[in-house]
Amino acid sequence: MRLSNIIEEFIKNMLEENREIELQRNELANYFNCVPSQINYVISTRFSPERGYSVESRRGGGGYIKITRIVPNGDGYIINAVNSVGNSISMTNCKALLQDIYALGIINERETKIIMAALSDNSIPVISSQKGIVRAKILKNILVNLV
Amino acid sequence: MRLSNIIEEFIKNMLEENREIELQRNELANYFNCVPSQINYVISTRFSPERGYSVESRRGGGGYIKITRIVPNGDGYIINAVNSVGNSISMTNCKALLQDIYALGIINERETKIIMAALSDNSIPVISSQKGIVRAKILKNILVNLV
DNA sequence: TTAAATTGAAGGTCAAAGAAAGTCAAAGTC
DNA sequence: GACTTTGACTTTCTTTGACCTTCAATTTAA
Repeated sequence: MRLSNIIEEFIKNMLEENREIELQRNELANYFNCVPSQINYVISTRFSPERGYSVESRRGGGGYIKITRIVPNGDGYIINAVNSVGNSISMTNCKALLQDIYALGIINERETKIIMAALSDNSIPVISSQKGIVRAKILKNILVNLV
Repeated sequence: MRLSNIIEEFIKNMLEENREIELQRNELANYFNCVPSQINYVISTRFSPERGYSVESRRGGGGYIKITRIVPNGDGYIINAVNSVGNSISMTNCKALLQDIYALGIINERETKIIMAALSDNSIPVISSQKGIVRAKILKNILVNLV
């Protein structure tokens, strides 16, 4: 069993009890006797939006890493949607996806509008070949936080 | 929990009861057993105008620090906000702004969450020096679409 | 008597040190 | 070849302390 897997299990156990947990990166690294950046590795490979988690953190004194488990609503539609997005997505495909979610009653009209505004070409000031990538990240993060 | 957070809470509690309060810097520092300049740190990082507070002070004998909670007045607030955002904005300042808009009843809790998700560091996969710029664009686009 | 100097009591500034977390690429494992 | 481990370096946030400025009251001096 690889260390990363053990750490993954450990965190998942905590998340079993609480939907949202707060970790101390250094403390955890110390506990598992590994370098702190291994915690980042575990988090980024195992607790991504695609896998149904939302992560938030803060640096400096009193810093922390907060992980929230997304409870799949009903049939896990959101998780599925997140996974379908991939590394990059066009605005057209975004619209289609949002349409579906809207039709399912997961978001309302106003929310759809807000999300579209966030994802629109106008909102993403990077060279066009990169827009899709940024858009995908934003979309996934929003979706994961919808539950 | 870091001391700065505790002091912040303490002051916010006072502001809950009175829209305007007057502090004695040294007295407060003494109460929390810290150096006086920590009070300045808390005030400048947590009670800035962007966060909806106005601070005024006086030195010398009988000096004081006066903090006033600004109640944003709904009309034209969004337009103003959009204009005040500028070319780049930190997540911290975004949170403060959204807090105000929420307090005004322009967006609800769920919408706040969605917007925060869209603006979070995690959503913006560009080098950190550029994150603020992308964030500002997204925020403005969302705000404009709110009207 | 009053204008100027002194004093002590506030608050302000800034930079250095400390405390966390993040990034990235090289090296190791299977 | 893909996944993991490691560590040097970076960024962000907090704490601390030395030194600065301002103000009101008091004392001194013309």
